Amino acid sequence: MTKPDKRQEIVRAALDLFAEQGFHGAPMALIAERAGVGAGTIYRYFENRDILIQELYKELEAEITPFITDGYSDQAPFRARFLHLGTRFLRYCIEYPLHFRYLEQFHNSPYGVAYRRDKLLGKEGQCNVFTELFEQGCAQQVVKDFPLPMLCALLFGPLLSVARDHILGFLQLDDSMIERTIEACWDAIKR
Amino acid sequence: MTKPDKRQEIVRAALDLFAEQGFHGAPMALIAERAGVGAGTIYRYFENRDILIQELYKELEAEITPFITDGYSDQAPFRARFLHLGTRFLRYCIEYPLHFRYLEQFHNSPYGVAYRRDKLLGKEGQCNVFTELFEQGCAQQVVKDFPLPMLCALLFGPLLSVARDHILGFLQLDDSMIERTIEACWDAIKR
DNA sequence: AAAAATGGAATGAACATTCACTCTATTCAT
DNA sequence: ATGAATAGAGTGAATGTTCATTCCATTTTT
Repeated sequence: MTKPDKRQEIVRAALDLFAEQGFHGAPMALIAERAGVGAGTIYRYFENRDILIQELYKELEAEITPFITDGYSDQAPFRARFLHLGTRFLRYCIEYPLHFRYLEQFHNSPYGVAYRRDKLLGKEGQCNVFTELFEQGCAQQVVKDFPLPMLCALLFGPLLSVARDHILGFLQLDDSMIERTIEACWDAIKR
Repeated sequence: MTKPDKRQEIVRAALDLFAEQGFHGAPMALIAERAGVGAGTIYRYFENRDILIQELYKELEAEITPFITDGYSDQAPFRARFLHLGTRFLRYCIEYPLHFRYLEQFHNSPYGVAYRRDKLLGKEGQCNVFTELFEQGCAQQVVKDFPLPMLCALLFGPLLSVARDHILGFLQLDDSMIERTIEACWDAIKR
């Protein structure tokens, strides 16, 4: 119960602190304290701060795809699939606000840009459920004739913004509102 | 020619560095060097780093509204006004990439959240061209029945995302693409 | 009793901010 | 008009603080 136990605590503490305070409100000493661990112990599990930050990102990324594709059938009609993925994505953001906030931090940092660039070049892995979906949509001519990043912007732009507002309390997202949000995004991308 | 000269240089250097490197890649010493000024001099014009960051934001904010409302008539039909403002906004982002990157930095930082909260409470100033526009749209029932933050999300979400992609080179925004982008946002909000 | 893991004090680097001093130009006295 | 005095902008080395990271004495596991 020791090996993964401490690592787990460190990851949890780091996630909490980074999400709540941002990367710069979370010194290693604080993470250690929050994890109930000595400062040096972190370095047994993570080579340095940057690597901790990146590992954390990878863990969250690995977690999100299963959540989103739960109950997803790639045989369903395009619109249904779009609504499904969009809804699940937004739900993930508001059900795991700490994860969401962490992901946002990451994306808006130098790490995120570098990461994104790598992704677009060697286009492997990623949220390729969406990539796949949009490419099919283009092929079937059910979505507007836009490059992929544009389609992503039209979906994720609003969703991230709305999730942020919900978490900060500027907006109340209930089931019905979530549904209407995704429908509005659909209006934006449908041909 | 001395008084505003140095201040101007400091502001310019800070904008460049913050936009290019993020708040954390820009120590005061570097800003001073880039401005051709002694490190202490910055403190003659700005009480401290935080205040420099905030003043810079205010300057940019003051600059954007005139740019956006250039050629704008609040008598025009709703759709035309929406397209006008959306287009101008996006143009601003891509014509002044440094300003845009700075504004993004700011919004994604603790400063930004605090600022936003203040704005929503004592709702004065802000991009209230948009606030006004959306409120009229609701009243005239030409836009979907959504709270204001949702309408903002459906417009600014995609625009910011797309501007970012353009600046980072992930996407090429020419005149026609800009127009089509705003039209897609219109599809999202129109009733 | 090794070996591995842990804690946390110690270290050193990076930085924001300060302050004693310099330099310039404006005012004042002659 | 000339030189002395003053004000205050400008400077950057020195200071103090905040961290990430290291190191090793101690504890735990094998």
